[in-house]
Amino acid sequence: MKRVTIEDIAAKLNISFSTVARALNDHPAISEATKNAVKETATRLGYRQNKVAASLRSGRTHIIGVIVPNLQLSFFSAVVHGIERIMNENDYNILLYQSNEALVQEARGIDTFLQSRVDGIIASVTQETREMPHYAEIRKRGIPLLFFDRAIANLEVPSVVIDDFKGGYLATQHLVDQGYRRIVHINTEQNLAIFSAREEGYKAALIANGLAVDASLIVRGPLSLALGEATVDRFVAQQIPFDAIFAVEDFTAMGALQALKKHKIKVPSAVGVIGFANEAFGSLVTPTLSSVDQQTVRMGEESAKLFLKLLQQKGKVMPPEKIVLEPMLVPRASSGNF
Amino acid sequence: MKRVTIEDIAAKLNISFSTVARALNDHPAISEATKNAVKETATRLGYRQNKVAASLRSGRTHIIGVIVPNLQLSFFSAVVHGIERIMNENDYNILLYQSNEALVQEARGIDTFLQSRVDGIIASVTQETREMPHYAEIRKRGIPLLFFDRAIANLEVPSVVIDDFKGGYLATQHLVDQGYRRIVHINTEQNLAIFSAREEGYKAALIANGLAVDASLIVRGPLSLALGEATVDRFVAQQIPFDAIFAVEDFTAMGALQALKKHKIKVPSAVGVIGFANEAFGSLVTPTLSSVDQQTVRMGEESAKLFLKLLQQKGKVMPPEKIVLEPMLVPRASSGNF
DNA sequence: ATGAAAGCGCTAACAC
DNA sequence: GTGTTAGCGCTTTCAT
Repeated sequence: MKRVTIEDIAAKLNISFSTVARALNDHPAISEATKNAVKETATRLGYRQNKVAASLRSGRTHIIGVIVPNLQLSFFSAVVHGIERIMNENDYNILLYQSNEALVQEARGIDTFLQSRVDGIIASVTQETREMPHYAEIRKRGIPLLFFDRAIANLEVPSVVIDDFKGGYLATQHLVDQGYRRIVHINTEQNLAIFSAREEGYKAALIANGLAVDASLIVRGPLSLALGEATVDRFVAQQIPFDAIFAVEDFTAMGALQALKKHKIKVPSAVGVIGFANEAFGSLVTPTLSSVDQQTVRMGEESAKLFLKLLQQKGKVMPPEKIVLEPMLVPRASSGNF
Repeated sequence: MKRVTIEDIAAKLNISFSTVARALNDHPAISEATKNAVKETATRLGYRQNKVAASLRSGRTHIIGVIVPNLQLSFFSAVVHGIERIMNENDYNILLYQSNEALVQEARGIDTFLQSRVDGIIASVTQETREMPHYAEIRKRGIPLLFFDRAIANLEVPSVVIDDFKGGYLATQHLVDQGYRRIVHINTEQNLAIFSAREEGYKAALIANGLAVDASLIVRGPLSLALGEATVDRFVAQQIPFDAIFAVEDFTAMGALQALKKHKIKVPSAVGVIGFANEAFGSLVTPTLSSVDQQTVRMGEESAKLFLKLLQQKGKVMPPEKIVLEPMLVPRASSGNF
């Protein structure tokens, strides 16, 4: 089927195709009469602008590349949800790419974005990402770039993150406030700034409350239900005393909770538990799981908004803005009477 | 910064730019020598193909539009995850759009896709969608279209769905097998084929087992924790006897589970419960919640694969293929000793 | 207020 | 095996 172009409309009305283009784009110098005529015939003929042609000529695609590790993690899908919502309202579309936590795939994704001439890129880097020749190239090309959640420390890029230090601090302070003293901390071995920041928050809160930071209470491993369970099993077996657990992530906290139940250790009276992320299941399990909310959808929305600002000031060199969202304590039954 | 084009490479090597283009695209008629020379200078100059120009000329964008109601629902993000994974492997990119269950937004999304000249569209329709002038137009334009999960009955479009009837049947048969007889069914008021199919499965299983379909045991409302809870509350208050609950969706089942606990009704000994969707929380709550798995990631992958087939046979008129995935019973503690 | 004309960077048909 | 040429459908500058 032959596609209808602005020339077809021009021919029908006996005007030049550039007038048609202007009318369609609401150019101020076009009379209302012709605008109406043009738009009317456009819809009558079933005309649809060819954005590919428009993009080639104008150099702008109105497409933003979004690259995340894995859309199956509720954290990332919630953020992408927020990004898409706001971008959509502002007439931008989202080109989606999953890196699967692999550096090669991340690089390939960015390469694709560059070839597709996206107007900008929003990314959350992989766990493998330390440096970023590919990210550096984005900036060299003058394409707006923004990181959310996971940023790269030494690269001066605008970003939207939550205050992970404060999150760790809040969680720990909460446990202390509830009367717990020997607080186990379960973290990952991976080198990701967001996780170490939570640990620093944990330590700072202990110190601020006059409690010692006991290295034997800090456990590392691959975050998972199994890790939480194994940790409790080991502490019980070795009879190491503890009265609370702060895990950097909810599933691990959940594993600990299940193991405590298994060992008939009462929660929260004997041991308190808090996680991080406020996953959906936290309010449904028994006892309900305390956590720290990361404002995921909001993170996506703020990312999109900051990004739109960036697009406006394109060209001008600005110090990279950094939005830090507040983590929110969500106290539930696993750490007291809530 | 001036972008480097194939003409720049051609100038450097004193050959014509079309030879460069052919070399880059591994055209068989180009000598290895020139191919190597071209590729070498291409990387040296930092050349990146302009896909926008290539698309304008070739008429193919290698972009697939994907439209879903809401990415925040784990069901849809899992499917999109699967779609992106397979499409990515096959050098297609995903343009993402959320309809928010609104017909207008769905239409706008499709309009954008059409203007962006996507090579095809994969969609899960909104609850409002009954007819589809916008979907009809896609087909008129000869653009491959595929539905997943929610399809439109009267439109002949290839689709990937699960057998919801069978899912409802399996869930009900399972409850009957466990000895339950008065099985409450909680469904939605919305007119969505997938939900009524589950209800038909429920009824068929009852009949097949010589049990009566009792209209007073079928409840309708806005699916949610609250609906499940309210349903149990009402049955208890009105002293209507029942010994099991099959909700068409896990959150509603979860609400029922919580209300049963509240009323000190033992699960599964006094009342059995099963949901639908196999949400992540099901294996974490107490008692664990039985459910029916929908193979979400696989649905995305199968959608992508079928779609790639469609793209191949473009032009040829084929009877629309329909892939029906098997729902999988996930028996857990809420309906017996699992 | 409108028209003419150039060109964005490629692909592909046709020539030699 | 390589070069020439003609667009794809727009945006945008320069005329008038």
